[in-house]
Amino acid sequence: MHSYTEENYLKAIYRLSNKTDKGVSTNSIAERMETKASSVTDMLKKLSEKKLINYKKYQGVTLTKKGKQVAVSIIRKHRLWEYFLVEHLNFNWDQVHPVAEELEHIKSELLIERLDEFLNYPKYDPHGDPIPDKEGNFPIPSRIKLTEMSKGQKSVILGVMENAASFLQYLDKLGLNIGTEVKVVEKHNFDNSIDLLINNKQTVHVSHEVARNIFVSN
Amino acid sequence: MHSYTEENYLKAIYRLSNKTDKGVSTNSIAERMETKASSVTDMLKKLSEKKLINYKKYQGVTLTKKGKQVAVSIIRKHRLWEYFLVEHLNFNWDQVHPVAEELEHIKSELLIERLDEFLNYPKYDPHGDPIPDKEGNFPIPSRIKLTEMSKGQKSVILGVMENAASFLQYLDKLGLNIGTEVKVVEKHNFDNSIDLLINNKQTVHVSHEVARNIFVSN
DNA sequence: ATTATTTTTTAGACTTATCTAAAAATATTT
DNA sequence: AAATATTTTTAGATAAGTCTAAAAAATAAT
Ligand SMILES: [Mn+2]
Ligand SMILES: [Mn+2]
Ligand SMILES: [Mn+2]
Ligand SMILES: [Mn+2]
Repeated sequence: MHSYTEENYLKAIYRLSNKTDKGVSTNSIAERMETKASSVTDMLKKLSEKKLINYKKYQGVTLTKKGKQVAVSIIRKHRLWEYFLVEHLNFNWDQVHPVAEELEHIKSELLIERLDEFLNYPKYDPHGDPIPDKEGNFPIPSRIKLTEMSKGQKSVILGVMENAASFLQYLDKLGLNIGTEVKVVEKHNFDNSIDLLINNKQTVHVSHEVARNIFVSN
Repeated sequence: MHSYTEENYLKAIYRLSNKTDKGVSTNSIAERMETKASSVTDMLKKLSEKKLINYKKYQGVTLTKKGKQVAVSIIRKHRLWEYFLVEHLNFNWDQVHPVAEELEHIKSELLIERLDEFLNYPKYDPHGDPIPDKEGNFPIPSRIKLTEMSKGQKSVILGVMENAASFLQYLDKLGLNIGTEVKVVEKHNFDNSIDLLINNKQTVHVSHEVARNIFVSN
């Protein structure tokens, strides 16, 4: 079928194409995959050969229908495994990503179907990202960035944009988790940092960099 | 760390070394790995370089302490995953092996520790093979081959030597599973086949080839 | 419209794991 | 002990994925 490497490229292209309406650039892929542009070009030729992407020299790439299907199925597996690790093996949300990065490549339709059933068809992963169903469909969650909240507004944390362990551990320390109720007490203009009242108890101060990686209810 | 391929070679050598007291031959490894002897030689040099095996040209190989540890840890993972698939994802015992063959290579100490805990530290996998604990220790089950039973003897099926789906499906069809009580009704000398009374109900006829792949209580 | 900069591709090399074919060592037969 | 057969190793090739360095194309700046 497809190699781990091919699958990872497709996933990267999928994620990048959600951030632009043009084709995805070779360099952006290289950056995301932590590899060199020349390696990316080699792989693009191969993926194009396999009809997984639309590729014309110097033009950037888009996923074909087939390519998108593969990408979404990898994301589905990734998120289902993350859910499993947190809900059944007592992993913390900052520990699951690297393991899911491996598990997502296990090739068994039956496995993932049964896992989904075992988990009772969860809709969101531990970071608040939607889990595609068997057909590849998933809701685009209605949510805004914490930075977009206005003073006095109340919301609930729905997810995070950044999955790095250090970031998630920092959120744990601040007491910010999925489901946490937050109210914007103050917005500081000079550095765009925010004072938050969490669960109507403590107040914490979050930097712009932190706030822009947190999704809250709309 | 070690590549999937290296891990598979170590596992193969481990299994083969349990069947001989001499060193394991290049050819036997090639046969088990379904590859060519020349490829095996290449890998032996590499594993030797990494101090995972004791290798001298033309002499056959043995695992070092380190090599044995790796092999047993892979087997531990393989069998824990098989147990998980059967007990929690409703796989049949003939479906688990190829999937476990992939899962066994996932590299996370925490994952396998937590999985073991979640499964409640099972002692045997779905084929009756013992599951090594965290330290690599496991009981050598006291069992004999079905072919070694004498006429009139009663025993319980404890495991199978062959994990091929076709074999296990055939056993299902015959009504032979782990835990099934069997009594030798007749042994036919001319082809070494056996008539078995199972669970004091039906009688089935099993060939020598089938019987020698079934383990029963001693 | 040139020139300069950035992006992308090509050319050639390296690594891992594999193969075929041939050579070397070991084991078996006569 | 010599000849024959088998096993194992070497030599050289190939495919996947990566890299560096250089060339080509596209963008941006003057
Ligand atoms: Mn993740
Ligand atoms: Mn991945
Ligand atoms: Mn197995
Ligand atoms: Mn394996």
